[in-house]
Amino acid sequence: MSHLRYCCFMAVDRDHVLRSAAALLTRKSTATMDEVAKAAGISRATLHRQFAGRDALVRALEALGIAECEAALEAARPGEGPATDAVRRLVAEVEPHAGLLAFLYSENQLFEGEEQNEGWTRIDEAVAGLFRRGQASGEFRIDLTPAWLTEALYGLLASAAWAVAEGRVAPKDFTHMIVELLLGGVRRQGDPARRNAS
Amino acid sequence: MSHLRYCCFMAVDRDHVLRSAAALLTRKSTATMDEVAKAAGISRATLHRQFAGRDALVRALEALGIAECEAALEAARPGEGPATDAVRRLVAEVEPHAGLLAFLYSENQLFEGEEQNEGWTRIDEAVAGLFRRGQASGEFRIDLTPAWLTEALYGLLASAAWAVAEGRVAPKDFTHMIVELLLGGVRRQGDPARRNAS
DNA sequence: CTTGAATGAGACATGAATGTCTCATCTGCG
DNA sequence: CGCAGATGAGACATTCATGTCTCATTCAAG
Repeated sequence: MSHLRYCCFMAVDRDHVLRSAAALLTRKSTATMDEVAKAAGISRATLHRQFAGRDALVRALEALGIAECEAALEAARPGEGPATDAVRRLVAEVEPHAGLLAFLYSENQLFEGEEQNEGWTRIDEAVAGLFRRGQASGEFRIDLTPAWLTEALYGLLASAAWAVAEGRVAPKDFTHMIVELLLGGVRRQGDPARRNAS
Repeated sequence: MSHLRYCCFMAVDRDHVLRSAAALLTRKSTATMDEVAKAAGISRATLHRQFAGRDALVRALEALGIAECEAALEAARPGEGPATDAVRRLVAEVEPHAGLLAFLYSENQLFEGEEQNEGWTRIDEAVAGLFRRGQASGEFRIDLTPAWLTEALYGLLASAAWAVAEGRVAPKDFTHMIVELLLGGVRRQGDPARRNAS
């Protein structure tokens, strides 16, 4: 049946369009449907046939980002071993998708009143749970809330994706920069003599 | 002369409009000129008389943000005492303007090709210089570049301003959260037994 | 070859935000 | 009072992205 082939074809094509759009919107978040279509190598008409409108496209990108986040989360095995290592694995897994996530992160700011996709809520809770586990095991300090640590991780991911895109930092340092700063902070450790009064 | 009074009057009014716009755009970055005018308690016509257009308004807000950043930087005395304390002072000084800065931060992403205001460059260099000083004095680790630390600070400021605006974290913790995470990281310190192989 | 489906190109209408304009009103000052 | 400047309200044109539509073309299957 040509009908079956049709479905398969559409699926891969849709995925290709989605990834092209992600790559473009990562660089230019205000790109028009024309530009998105051109970047994907299709016409605007075809783009509209696959995604009802810009809104639908962004929603699909959001779903893609959520799926990639959840896949990264699963691959990182956040419940296994030291929380410190789990955080390292998580950032390493997320790194390839940081651009898209940065776009979605800033896009979320614009959603004003609307309630956010529940997928993010699940991811938030999983990440916060990882931090909470680290606190419970004594690996992590307990004076910073898991909610804040989760937000901070997102912010660092977005900042790093950004800084890399603008050429301010080297792409190869991505994971190391984020993980080291998040885990260890700026202060040099193992040198307690320098801690002045708070 | 009424002309003199005119100048003064315009100046304070302009400042009021600017601050209203900053407060509104901090919450809703896509607010229209109508909304900005309404928020400032003036008509759209008057708003247009003071700022040639939305672009001019954003530029003026950028100039305001730069001025506030430079004032904060000066007040923090980044060259005095331990770099650690200087970072604390800097974040504390910047805190009141974090909302505006977060707006400008995300707005900058949209500027695509245009070169950014040189004011930001100066501020970037001053902040990076502070981190560099901390590295030189041995307070800060040297495996993270000053450029990245600067970006990370901006990202954490924006994330925190955001998280506070959405009610995910308490406003009173703002400075503490950022400073502690940036300086000390998530990992609990003074407990070297837990450092596994990298 | 013929047919059907998908596509590309482009016209067209729509809606939103912007920028410009005019005019009535208000206010302070001479 | 009379005037000048500033303001508010609103009409108006413009621009731009979007969404919808039609039509010719291409391509693969029968």
